[in-house]
Amino acid sequence: MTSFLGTELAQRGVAPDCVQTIELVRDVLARVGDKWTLLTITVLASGPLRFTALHEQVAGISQRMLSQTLRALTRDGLVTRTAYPEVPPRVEYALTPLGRSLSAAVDGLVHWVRSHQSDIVRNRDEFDRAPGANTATLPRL
Amino acid sequence: MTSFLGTELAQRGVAPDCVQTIELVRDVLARVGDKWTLLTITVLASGPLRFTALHEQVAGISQRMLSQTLRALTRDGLVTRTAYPEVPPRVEYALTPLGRSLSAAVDGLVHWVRSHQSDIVRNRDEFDRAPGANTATLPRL
DNA sequence: CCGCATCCGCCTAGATACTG
DNA sequence: CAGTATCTAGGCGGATGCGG
Repeated sequence: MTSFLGTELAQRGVAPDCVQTIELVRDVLARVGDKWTLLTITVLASGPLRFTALHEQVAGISQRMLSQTLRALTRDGLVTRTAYPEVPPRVEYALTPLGRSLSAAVDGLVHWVRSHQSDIVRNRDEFDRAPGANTATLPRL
Repeated sequence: MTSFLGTELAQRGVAPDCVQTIELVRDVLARVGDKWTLLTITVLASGPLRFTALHEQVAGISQRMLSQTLRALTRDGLVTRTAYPEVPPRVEYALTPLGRSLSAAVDGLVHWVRSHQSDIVRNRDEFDRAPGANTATLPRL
């Protein structure tokens, strides 16, 4: 048990393995949901790519963030990093089977969003048009 | 089209509605994946709760973050906020039908994590035990 | 030349303290 | 009880350096 959340849940009598699952779920969702991971996985879903190609395809990403994202994904075993000792150097990134299965799972959410995007957009419009409309104090994403 | 990403994708000839979907998907995933949203939705899935009850059940969350998270979810039409003009004030939060359907979609990812958590943990251990092990430069989550 | 790691600076997320 | 104002640590982008 590592986190405050974990101890809290444990004190409330939640089963340990369930607690572990909840932590890991949040952890993995945080990874998937962060600013660049989803796009990177999506781009890699169409095939292996080298660093520079990814840097172009993921559009607004900085080299630093691409590097970090790829290392995190590699650490989780979702992506493989293959360096070819050539001149000039070439490094290829590809989804592992695990990465592809995650990509498939994410597709579920993607489809949910596709199905309900109009609802969400409408709800946001409606909310923002309301009297108070505290959009200023909303999280930035 | 609002974002840099959007214009980039558009310049690369990606269909506009597809671009919009990609943006919104990332947007919603960022919301679901952020530090507190998933837990909040999960807790609310078992029934309506008032602010303080949520503050206790979500464990480590601060009032400010709970406030922001709930407002964002309300804006997206995933949660309803009902204020009863009493003394002392009482505010109840509940999942909307849309929120419940999202909750169901998220369950897909949760199940993926459950199925593969051992793989991920093992991969991380293995990675961290490797020679270089640049865990220092990983994103914090 | 390509793939990074490092340093620097802004700016936002998040914890702490306060108000209607 | 249900939030908002204040402060700080750290995420993130840009520039630079360097090994291969």
